[in-house]
Amino acid sequence: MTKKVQTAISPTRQEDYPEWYQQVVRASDLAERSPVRGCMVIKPWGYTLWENISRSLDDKFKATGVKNAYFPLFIPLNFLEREAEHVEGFAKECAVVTHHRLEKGPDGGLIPAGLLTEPLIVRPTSETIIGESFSKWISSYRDLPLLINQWANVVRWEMRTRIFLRTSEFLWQEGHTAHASAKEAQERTLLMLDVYADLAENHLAMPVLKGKKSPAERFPGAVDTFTIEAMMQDRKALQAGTSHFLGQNFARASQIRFQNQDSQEEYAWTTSWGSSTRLIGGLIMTHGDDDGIVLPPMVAPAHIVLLPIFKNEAEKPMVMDYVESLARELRDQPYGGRSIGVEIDDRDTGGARGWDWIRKGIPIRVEIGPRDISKNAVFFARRDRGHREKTSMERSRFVSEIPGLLSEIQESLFEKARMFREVHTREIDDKKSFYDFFTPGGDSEFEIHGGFARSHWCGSDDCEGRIKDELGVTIRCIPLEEPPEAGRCIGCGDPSDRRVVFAKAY
RNA sequence: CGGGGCGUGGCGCAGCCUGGUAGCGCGCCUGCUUUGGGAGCAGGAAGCCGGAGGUUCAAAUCCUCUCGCCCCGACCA
Repeated sequence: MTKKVQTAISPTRQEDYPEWYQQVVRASDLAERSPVRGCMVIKPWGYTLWENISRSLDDKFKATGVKNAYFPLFIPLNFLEREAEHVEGFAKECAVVTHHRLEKGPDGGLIPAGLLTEPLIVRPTSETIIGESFSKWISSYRDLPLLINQWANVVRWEMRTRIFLRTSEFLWQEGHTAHASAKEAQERTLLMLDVYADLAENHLAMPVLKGKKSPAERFPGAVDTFTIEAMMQDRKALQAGTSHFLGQNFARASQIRFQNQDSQEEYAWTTSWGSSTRLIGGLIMTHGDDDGIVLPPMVAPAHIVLLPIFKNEAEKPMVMDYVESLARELRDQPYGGRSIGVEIDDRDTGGARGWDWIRKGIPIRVEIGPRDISKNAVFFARRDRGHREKTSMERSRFVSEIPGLLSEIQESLFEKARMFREVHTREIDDKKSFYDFFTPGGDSEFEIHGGFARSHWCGSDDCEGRIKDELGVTIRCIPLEEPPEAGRCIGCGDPSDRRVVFAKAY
C-alpha cells in the first residue's frame, strides 16, 4: 500500500505555489509579517542569511574600490522633483512626512501637529540626495571617479506586497558612482552587473541571465538599465539586481560638475546599482522544495546541525562530549572565506527535531548516538538529497572532507537550478507557439506553465506593450554577450536582429 | 486602485445557510512510557471568533461600515 509522500510544507509547490511560498517563509523561520502594513520582521535565521549575503557583496564592492557611506532617510520634496522621469517613476509610491510632532487629540489619542513647511519623503532610492552630496564633493576631474555605496532601508509604498519579494520597506544597498567619461561610467555599470551575477551564481547558486532592459522596463531617469534575471520554480522571472548607466541626467539634475583637464566644465557621468532582501525571496524560490528551504552553503546562516541521540540521561554526557568536541573541530574548518557554522540541537523532541532543520534548510544534519561513537563515526544527511538518504562516515574523514562536501552541495544546487532553467527555456519563432507557451493549458487554478521564451523582437514599444497586455508577459532582458541573429519579430513579423527573453515576472 | 477570495487560540481549519456566548488537528506546558527518527498515553495552558456600529431577550453566526491578508490585473527591486 502506497501512501502519499508526507511533505513538511503544505500545500506543495505544485498544488498552490504562492501559498507554498508563504508557508515556506513561515516554516523556515526566516521572517514573518509585522503589524505594519506591507512590512516584515526578519527573524535571526533570515537576518543571518542577509548578513552573509550582504557581507559577501560588500567585500566584492570594496574589491573594486567602492567605499561605504551613509545618507539621510529623509529627502526634501524638491530634490525628487529635479529629474523629470525619476519623479514620474517614484511619485506614486512615496511615504511622505508632513508633521514633526504629536499632540493629544480631543479623544485622548495622539494627532500629528507641527506641519512641516516642506514635506520630506522617505527615500524610495537615493539618487537625488546622494547627488546633492556629490555636487559638493566633486569639482575637478581629480575627484573622479567617486565610488560610493550605502547599506540602507528604503520605502516604496507598493499596492501589493509579498514578503521578501516586495515589501513596503526593504533592506538593500545602493551604489552611486560618478565618472569623468561616459565610457568609464558604462564600464562601471557593467562591472557591477558582473559583481551581482557573481554573487547570484557563486554564492546564492542562482543562475542568472545578464542583460539590458528594454526602454519600457528601464529605471526612471536612466539611460540604460542592466539586470540579472533568474528563473523561479514557477518559471517566472525574478529581477535580482540592477545596474544603471545614468548618463548625465542626474548630474544635470543635481549639478554634479567638474573641470576637465582642459579646464572646461562638464557634467559628470553617473551610475547607480542596487540589490535587496528580494534576493532572499529568489533564494527560496530557486532552491526551496516541499519540505522547506534549501540553503546554499556559501550563504547559509549555519552549515551543520549536530543532533545528539541518547537513550537515557546516563548516556548523555558521553554523547554531548563527543558532539561538542566534534563541533569544535568542525568550526576550525574553513569554508567560503569563513569558518564552518555549527549548531547543536539537544532538545529532547524526538524526530520532530530533525524536521525543524530540514524546513530551515541547513545543508547538513548529523545524528550522533552511542552507535556512532563506538565506531568513531558520524551519521549524516544532506539537505539537497532525500531526507532518508543518510551516510555513515568515519569522524576524522568527515571533518576533513566537510569543506569539499559543502562545495559539492553548493555546486549541485547551482547545477540543478541551471538545468531547470534550461529545460524551461525555449527558442520560439512563431506567434501561436509563443502564445500557447504562456497560456495555461490545464484546469488547475495555480497551474505552473511557460518559462523563458527566447524570441525575436523588432524593438518597438508597441509590440512589447501588446504582448504585455495580452499575455502578461514582458521582455525581461536583451541578453548580453550574444551574437546578433536575423529573424522576425514575434509580435509583428518585422525584421529583427536579435533574440530577447520574454517571461512572466515578479 | 479594479475584479475575486478570506479573516475563528502559534499554524492549518470546522462551525456561520437553519442566531442560544467555541470546536478539531498540529504545536506548546506537565507527568509517565518510549527513543537512529516527523513517538504513545494521561493531564493542562491558550481564542470571546480582525475592528466598530446595528438588529435581537440572545450574534462567530444576520445587516452596515471599516481595517488587514491572499490571488488575478495595473505598478514596481
